[in-house]
Amino acid sequence: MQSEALAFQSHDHAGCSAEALAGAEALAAAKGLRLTPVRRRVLEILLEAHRAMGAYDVLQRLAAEGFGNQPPVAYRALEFLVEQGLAHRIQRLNAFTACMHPGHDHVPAFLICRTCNAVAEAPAASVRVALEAAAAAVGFTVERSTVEALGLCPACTGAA
Amino acid sequence: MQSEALAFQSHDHAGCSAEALAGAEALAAAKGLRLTPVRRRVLEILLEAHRAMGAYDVLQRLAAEGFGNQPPVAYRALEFLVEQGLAHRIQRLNAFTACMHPGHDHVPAFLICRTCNAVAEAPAASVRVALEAAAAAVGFTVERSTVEALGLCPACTGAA
DNA sequence: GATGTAAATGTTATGATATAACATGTCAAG
DNA sequence: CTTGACATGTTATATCATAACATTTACATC
Repeated sequence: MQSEALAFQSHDHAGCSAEALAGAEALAAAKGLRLTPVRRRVLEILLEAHRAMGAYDVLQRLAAEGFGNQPPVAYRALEFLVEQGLAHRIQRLNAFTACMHPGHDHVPAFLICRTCNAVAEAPAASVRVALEAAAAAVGFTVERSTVEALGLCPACTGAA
Repeated sequence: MQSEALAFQSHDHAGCSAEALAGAEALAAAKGLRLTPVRRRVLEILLEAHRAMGAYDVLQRLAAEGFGNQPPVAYRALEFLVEQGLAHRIQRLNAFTACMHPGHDHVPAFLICRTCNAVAEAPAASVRVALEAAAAAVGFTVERSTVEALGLCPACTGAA
């Protein structure tokens, strides 16, 4: 499996895409989900892009391939993928990315480079633990969390 | 000072508002910022509401009081407040809240109740530490972070 | 294989959020 | 009392998102 530490480094996109797609299919089969043509294609588009994409960017790709060209087509597929943990929403960018390791129960923390716009998913179990502790201290029960950091990726840190 | 632990509990709104406003004025004086009528009024509106408000909600209030009634009026004042740390943006809600303790360098973590929509600012230094450690592990430098949790506040947890 | 049903997709329309661009006003320093 | 920087007002438009309904598809059951 692709190391987390390589998130910002060059690597075999085709390989990690194929792996994520296989994971998605395995998950769909296991849970009886319908990974329909639109949904599967949206996931592929996100995986191929390998970066955060807006719903309308995805829609444009879909329309060019003969799928519907109205916003709900993209939003519904994206919503499905996010619900199933196959994609994530990046609040800060109003955008979506494919999940790099579907099926593994994880708490995503996103690192967004403000210079090159790359987005990486970092292991963040410790962040989740800290957040839940802080919430528990005031009696709050965490159900879902959004953790996003804006800053500089290794390459852009070096360039600066 | 208002304890963090009371964030979700009933308390003296007028008191904490006055305190936050005084803090804002002190900060403005110290940094030579211009806390103009619109900016000050927007901060007051957020403090009085004591919850997250959308830019258009704020705008409506402003317009009713004789300020401009076009979106940029609200967005510019909100942007100023957020930049100065006097208010925060809640990404998940596309909304804004007044900062409850301006001037104290802090990393806000927001707890959003999905039932009553209350938003509380929780102490989250430990979350920031965990996030920075996770980022550093992949060579990423964190500049700003967004930490938001969706779940149930104490009151709504009890009611459920 | 016909048929009923639920889910998915397509489509229309609109709502909600946000910003670019430029005009006008304000105020303090020179 | 002008100039320059910044704030505000205004127009217009860009961008993001969803409600509501029509149509199609998948699939279990008869």
